[in-house]
Amino acid sequence: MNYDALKLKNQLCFPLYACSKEVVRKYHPYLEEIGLTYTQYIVMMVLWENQEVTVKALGDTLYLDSGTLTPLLKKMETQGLLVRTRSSVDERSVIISLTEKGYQLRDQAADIPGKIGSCIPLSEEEVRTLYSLLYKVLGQHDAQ
Amino acid sequence: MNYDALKLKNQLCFPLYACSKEVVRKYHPYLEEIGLTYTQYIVMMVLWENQEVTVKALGDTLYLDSGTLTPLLKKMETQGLLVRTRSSVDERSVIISLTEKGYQLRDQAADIPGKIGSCIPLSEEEVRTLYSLLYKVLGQHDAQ
DNA sequence: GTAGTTTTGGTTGTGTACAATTAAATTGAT
DNA sequence: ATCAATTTAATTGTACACAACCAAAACTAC
Repeated sequence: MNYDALKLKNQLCFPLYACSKEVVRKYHPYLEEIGLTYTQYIVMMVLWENQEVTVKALGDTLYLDSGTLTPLLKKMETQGLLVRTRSSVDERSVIISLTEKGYQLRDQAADIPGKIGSCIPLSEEEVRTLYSLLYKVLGQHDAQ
Repeated sequence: MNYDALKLKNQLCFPLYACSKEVVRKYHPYLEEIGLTYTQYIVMMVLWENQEVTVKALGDTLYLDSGTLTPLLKKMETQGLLVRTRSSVDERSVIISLTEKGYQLRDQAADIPGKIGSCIPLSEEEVRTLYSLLYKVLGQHDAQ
């Protein structure tokens, strides 16, 4: 039998997995300064763009499920970054809204993307290509 | 202040992070059939190619540290897939070697890459491009 | 309007990940 | 030879991730 397909070098998934972790790790020192983890940071990015979102919408946007989000959001609530309120329109939904403190944090986060960008060794063209290929792989899920 | 760089849509890291998780998730049903997790699977891939490796080499290859590998390898040892032996040449090193059972598992894993490949919506050309861009990002770490 | 289905969050259990620290073994400079 | 520095695993503590399951609310036919 031919086992070439099982060689690490022939995997697409592995560099994807490794690269994701390595890049997330680059965020660590910068995020630590403002008291966020990476997962909390992407939650905040959604909230900075939309003052209010449901847990459901957050999960769809970030590809995270309630088992990850519920404890994360509760912790962020105790840190005073956001508030969790059950929707009066639909009691099943929980609405996440930014607090003033959460909103203020955006100023401190604003220079992080630039710092990360400068330590990724790709040209702008390459970044665009990588970006669109990644979304192409992710894309099929939208069609669900 | 301009916060465009903080928009989720303008992040490269986020699709990388999301895509990695989504693709790893695709492996789940196939890996479950042969009793492996994704992390265990990539460890096995290294061992199928090299009957023996040290924990250090495994960590360098897979971008994982001992905090992840030590408990993982101990569990795989109890499952009979591999054996952990302290090197007699260098007592600091632990050598991981495949058992017969671990070796046999390769036959059952052999068709997994094909099954995954067929549900990634990229052309061969695109896969090659994505692959090389990911390794380009990872590459700088080799230069450490 | 009510039973059956779907949607939405929450909970539990398992399995990573990694930073930080520790301890033992090895190496290297004197 | 010896001691300081380095290397290697292991340990500890914190934080995700997600599958599987559960319960309550909302929706859908009839």
